[in-house]
Amino acid sequence: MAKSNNLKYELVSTFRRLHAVVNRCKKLGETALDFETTSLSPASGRVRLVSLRNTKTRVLVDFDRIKGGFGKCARLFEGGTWIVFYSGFEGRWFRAAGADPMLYDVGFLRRAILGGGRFSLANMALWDLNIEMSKDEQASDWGSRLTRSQLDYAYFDAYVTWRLWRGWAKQADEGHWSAFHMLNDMVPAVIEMEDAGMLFDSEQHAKLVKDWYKIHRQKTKLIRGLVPTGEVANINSDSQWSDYFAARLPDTILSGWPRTEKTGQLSMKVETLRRLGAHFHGTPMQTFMDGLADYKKVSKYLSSFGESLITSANLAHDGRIHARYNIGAAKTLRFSSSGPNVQQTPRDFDLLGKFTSIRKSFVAPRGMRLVSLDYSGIELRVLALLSGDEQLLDDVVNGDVHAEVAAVVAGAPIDRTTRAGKAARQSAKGISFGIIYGSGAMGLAATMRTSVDRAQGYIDFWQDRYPDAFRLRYDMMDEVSRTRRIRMVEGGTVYMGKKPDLPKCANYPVQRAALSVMAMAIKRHKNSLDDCRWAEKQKRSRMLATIHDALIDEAATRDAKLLLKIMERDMIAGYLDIFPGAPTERLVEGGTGPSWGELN
DNA sequence: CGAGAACGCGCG
DNA sequence: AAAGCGCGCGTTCTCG
Repeated sequence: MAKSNNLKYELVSTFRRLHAVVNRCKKLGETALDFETTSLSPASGRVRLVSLRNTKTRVLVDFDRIKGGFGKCARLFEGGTWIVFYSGFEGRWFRAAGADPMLYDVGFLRRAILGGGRFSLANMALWDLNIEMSKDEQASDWGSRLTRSQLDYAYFDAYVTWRLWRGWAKQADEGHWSAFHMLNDMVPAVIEMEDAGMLFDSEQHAKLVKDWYKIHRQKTKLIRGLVPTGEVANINSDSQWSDYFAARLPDTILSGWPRTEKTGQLSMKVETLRRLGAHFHGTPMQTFMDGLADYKKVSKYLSSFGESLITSANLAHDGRIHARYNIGAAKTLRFSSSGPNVQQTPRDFDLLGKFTSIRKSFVAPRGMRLVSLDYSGIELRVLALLSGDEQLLDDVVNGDVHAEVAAVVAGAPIDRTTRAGKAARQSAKGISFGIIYGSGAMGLAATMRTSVDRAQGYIDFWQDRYPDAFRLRYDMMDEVSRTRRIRMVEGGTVYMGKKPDLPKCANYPVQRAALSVMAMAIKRHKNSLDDCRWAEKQKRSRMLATIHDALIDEAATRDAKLLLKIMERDMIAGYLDIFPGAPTERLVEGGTGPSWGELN
């Protein structure tokens, strides 16, 4: 790329000049800002360079040449509004230096307008400005004498950030700004959660893992007793198992065996293995297919939730698992979690007759408790509110949607106390989820393992009882046809491409509304905790995690019950922020306890 | 050898 | 035209 005048900048190396520049930025309004640091964390490094860019400012500051460095200057930035990419990074450095300036994350503006995503500054530069950013200097040494190329590189980030901000701000309307602030305002809470992490009981967990290895060995032995490596070389290879079964089983079985989408192999899902294995009832083939299913199950837990979690905890030196919570990562702006993804931590389950709880390994420290609440049935509730469906709202708040639907499926009212009644209700949940996910009769029939006719009957009933809720999807389809976007409850939009897609049109507004409710709750709850701590009460209370419709905190044991009430208040208030005047009965449920697996 | 596709599966 | 949503991550396997 050709060097242009855009890339000329002033190198600032005195406090006096910095002071003047920052003051002018504050007067002008928003200014793009970017750090180059000597390490990734304030605990082990320092801020070397700050680049600044707005309509009138083109500056690169070298803090190694200013007495006291960044630490002495950080508070100068308070009172301004600074545009950054991934504000969690700059925010931590400012906070470590005792400063708390207003940071706006340009990525959030893009997400508010198009609908989520995870991307780097280089991605945005390429997609939105058609600029290729080199990464050559990214990992270079920012601690010693800097080359011209390093200085240019450092300034270029602020230049790109500024252009991106200008571009997106130009097309943002009032609703987009509301979605932007919804995301931006969650940053302090997310920093708190990521820095806190969750204490992990590695000793306790190691016992679980040991049990899993034992089962793993047993099942390997069983499988290898029947199928030696000469026939299937890799026991973990689904495609090799597919070949194995395809060569040995009769067409009557193979014709009914589901195939994978891209390659057409026999699908090796655990559920499929068990279902088809039942066709060989009482034979060695069933023993074998069940054994393979067991093997796959325990392999999953070993590879995803075994030693890797222990390693995560040990890696962090405080024995805690520090997951990341990626704000607005999903198209609907839901969070994602990574490194590890604690949002996918298994619920308690039965492993070959043995009760197993991975969540019990996530514990509160001595003298403390975990505090957690979740919004119950939030998606059906917000669907009712978004669509103004009085019947659905009444059933969700005062009745039992799943029981109503189950009664139709059964042809008579169900008894929730019997095993059959519970199963019927559980199955009916699938119908309502199908509706929320925009399923047609085909998809619902496949999921529920019933006929298309029956599935259509369920959908018809649902539409008949909840007509307004059912119509929402078609209103959204219309909107997409006209605008290629869906306007979400808090004002943001999701770009839907050229073709309206029914399942997405049915689901996105619901998923987004649930996120918006949680976003309000998270912001309120962080403020509540800051207030508590400021008042020297609940000094040890912290936010730890958000699992989509749930929050987890940690508090001293004597504070736990009070914190639970505060959390409840904040979550209800967050819901009312999005749906003023909506009914709040039975909105949240949860409790406190010594671990994530034991909350009462 | 590394990157990416495909598949499967954990969660809400 | 295609039709249950959204994620992250582990493993295998192919491709260059």
